[in-house]
Amino acid sequence: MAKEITARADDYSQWYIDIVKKAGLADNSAVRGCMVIKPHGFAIWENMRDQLDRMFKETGHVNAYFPLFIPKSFLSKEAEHVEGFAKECAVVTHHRLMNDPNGNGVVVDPEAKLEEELIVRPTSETIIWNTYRDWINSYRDLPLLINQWANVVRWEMRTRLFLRTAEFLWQEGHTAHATKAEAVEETLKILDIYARFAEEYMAMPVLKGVKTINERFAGAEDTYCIEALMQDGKALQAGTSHFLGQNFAKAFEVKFQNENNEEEFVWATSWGVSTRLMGGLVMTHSDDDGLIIPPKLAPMQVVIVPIPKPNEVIGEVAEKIMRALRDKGISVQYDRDMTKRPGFKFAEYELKGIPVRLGLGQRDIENGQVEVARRDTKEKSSVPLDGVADYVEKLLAEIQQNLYQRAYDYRTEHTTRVDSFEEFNEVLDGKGGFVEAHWDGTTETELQIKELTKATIRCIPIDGEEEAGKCVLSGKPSKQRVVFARAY
RNA sequence: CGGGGUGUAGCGCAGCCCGGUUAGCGCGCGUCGUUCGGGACGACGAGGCCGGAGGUUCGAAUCCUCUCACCCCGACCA
Repeated sequence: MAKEITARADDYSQWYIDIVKKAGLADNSAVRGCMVIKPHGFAIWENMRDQLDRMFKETGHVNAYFPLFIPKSFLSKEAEHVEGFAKECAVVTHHRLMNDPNGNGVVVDPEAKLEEELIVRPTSETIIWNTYRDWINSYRDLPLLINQWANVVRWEMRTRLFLRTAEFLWQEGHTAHATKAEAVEETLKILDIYARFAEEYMAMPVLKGVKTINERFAGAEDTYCIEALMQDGKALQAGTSHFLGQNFAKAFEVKFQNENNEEEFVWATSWGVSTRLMGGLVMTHSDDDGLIIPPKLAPMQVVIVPIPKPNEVIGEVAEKIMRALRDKGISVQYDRDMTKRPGFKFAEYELKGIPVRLGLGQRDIENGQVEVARRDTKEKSSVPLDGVADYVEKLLAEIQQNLYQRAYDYRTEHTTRVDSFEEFNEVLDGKGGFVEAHWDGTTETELQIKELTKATIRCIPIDGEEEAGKCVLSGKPSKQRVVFARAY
């Protein structure tokens, strides 16, 4: 075996790193905390991006681009916002280098100090709202529904490929509305898009919920989220959508005139998902043999491996199959590599997560068949060459569905209702996963539970039923269960 | 940012305690041949300023100091 992957059961963290590196998704870089996203990983991200972008546009959003740098003074205009991000900002202080007078390469030119220091954006609310002030005058300018695809920098102490990097790629939507109701509606509409994207494309079931005061975005009135459950029983916040109230409008004096010629502050939302989703994708589906990519996001959905190696006869049949598949919009490649043996290729494509592999040899051609292997279950079957495109099309859909079902079943098995603190601990230390428990609604209790168990409130489920109960820690009355978990 | 660990060929490691000629092994890589339906085999070969910078010494992968990166555990976070 050329590329050993640590088994999940032995060391889950190492398994994750092995998958990311050996499947060619990303690598560490020369810069601390920053990663290189490699072609295979970037191709998956591009597919995610394209789908989300389409969904945003279908709901009336447009893309724009705002600067990477934010004047330091902007960040401090919204008190909670600056407090949330101040600890992890990269700051630009100078604009020029010079030759070191002592001959040690180049040094920062002390003469080139910036009048006002610039922050590398950790998020763009401030620069965007500073701009919106000029764009919004009348209710006729609203709503303003803008998204940007960008990189941001948050100077993290501890980083993990995709899950938490100092620089990451994301989209951030920033919308402005005339009424509170409309802004809240927008926040929830985006949450639905995120949930639909996660479930339909990533095959990753998610819980929709609201964050507690303690967990919400710095500067938001309410933070909604989608939460996913990874195979090791830990939760992953996969996307957030914030109702920002009038906080940024007030901080940046963004007002509009309503139909009655009265001045009002606008209502805001912001929302984002990042390359962190790549980490979620890996940890939702992959196994000890490598990556598993849901067909709807796979850069290559089908690969044809000639057995034992490419030749003219196999090549002709492969071409026919490829035409038939491409007619159906299925992406397919024929492996023309002469130097590697079939067994090696099989392992390699499994490692990379290609959903379907077709094995095509002399024997198959004589029998008018092709061997079809699916990555999710590793099952193989021979199917007639005639109907192979239809078969593969159905199979891809089935794989997509199966991956979702598998993840959904895992989550169901790892979601536990508990009514005592003993049970709470037992579940967390045992099978892990989501724990549904009553909570008295105070930050104090929430922090105490975190201190005692390392579990946080992932969300207060949006569609949760009302149910009278007692807080799992304090015993005080509670009206609804919330979802706890240890999280990434 | 605290505590622990690891840096030696593309990857995985040995050597380090107890300094001493050309620094080893497995996988991978190159050439040739035989192979080829689940990570082939043989022969030959290429590849290292031993993470970096200082220091100790006649001599440093090995000892000392500093630094950087990564991993694990905490605190912080998408």
